[in-house]
Amino acid sequence: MGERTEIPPGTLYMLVLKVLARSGPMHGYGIAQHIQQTTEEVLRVEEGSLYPALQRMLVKGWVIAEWKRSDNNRRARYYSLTAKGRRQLAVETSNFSKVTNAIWRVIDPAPEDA
Amino acid sequence: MGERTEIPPGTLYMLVLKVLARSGPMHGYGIAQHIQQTTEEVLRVEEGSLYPALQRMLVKGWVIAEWKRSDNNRRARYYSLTAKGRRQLAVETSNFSKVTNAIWRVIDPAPEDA
DNA sequence: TGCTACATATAGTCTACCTATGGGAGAGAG
DNA sequence: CTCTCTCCCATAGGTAGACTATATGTAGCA
Repeated sequence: MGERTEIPPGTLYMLVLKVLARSGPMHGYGIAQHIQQTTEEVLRVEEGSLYPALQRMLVKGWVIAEWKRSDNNRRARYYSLTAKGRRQLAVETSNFSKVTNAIWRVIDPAPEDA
Repeated sequence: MGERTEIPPGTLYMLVLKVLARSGPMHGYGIAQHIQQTTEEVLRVEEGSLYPALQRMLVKGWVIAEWKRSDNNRRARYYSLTAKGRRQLAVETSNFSKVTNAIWRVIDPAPEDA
C-alpha cells in the first residue's frame, strides 16, 4: 500500500510532448530521466510504458525519430516534435486543465452559493 | 473525436467519498447527479461505473449502505461515509494533489528555483 | 574479461472506466 | 385502471493504458 508514483493514465502523451517542446530532441531514456527529475521523483515513467507510447506517437505523427549517437557515444533514437504534435500538446494540456479544475470544484470545499 | 467528459482513472473513489463527506448520506443516482452539476457537466459518472464502485467501497469498508425511501418515495440505497472512508478520502486527496502538482511542474514553464 | 550504466524493445498482466442491457417501482395522464 | 415516464439499482462484456518482467546489445572501466 505504499504510495505508488505511477503517472495517471491519459497524461503520458502530454508529459512526453511537453518535455520535447521545452527541451528539444531527446531520446527515450533521457525523456524518462527528465520527467523524474523535474517532478523530484514523484512521477516515474517506466520503460515498458514509455517506448510503446513513443511508437504510437510516431504512428500518430506527433513526433519523428532519428538514430544518433548520445553524449555517451551510444546508439540512441532522438525524438522531435512535429507541428501536429505541438497541436496535440495544446489540446491535451487544455483538456487536462479543464478536467483538473472540475475535480477541484468537487473536492475543494470552496463555499460558493448561487 | 468529441471531447469525452469521462472521469480520469483513479479519481472516482475520491469524488464519491468527497460528495458523501460534504453532503451526507446519498443514494447512487444522487451522487452521480451531484458530481455532474458541481462540475457543470464537465464530469459525468456513468451508472455502469458508479454502482460497481460503490459495491467495492462497501467491501473495503469505506461506506455503509442502508435501504430507505428517496424524496420521490422510491426504494434507494443510501450510502454514508465511515471513519475508514474519511481517512481514505484524506489519503486520496493528498495524493491527487501531489501528483497534479508534479504534472504542472512539467507542463507549466514556471521558473521556480530553490 | 567481467561488471555496470546506458538504451531500446516486446509480451503479458491488471486496473478501472465505459457501453449496453435489463428490471422493478412510484407518479401522473388519460 | 393502465400506460408511460422517470427514478434507481445492478451486471456483463469490452477496451484503454499503464505496469512488470524479460530480452537484446553497446560503451566504459577496473
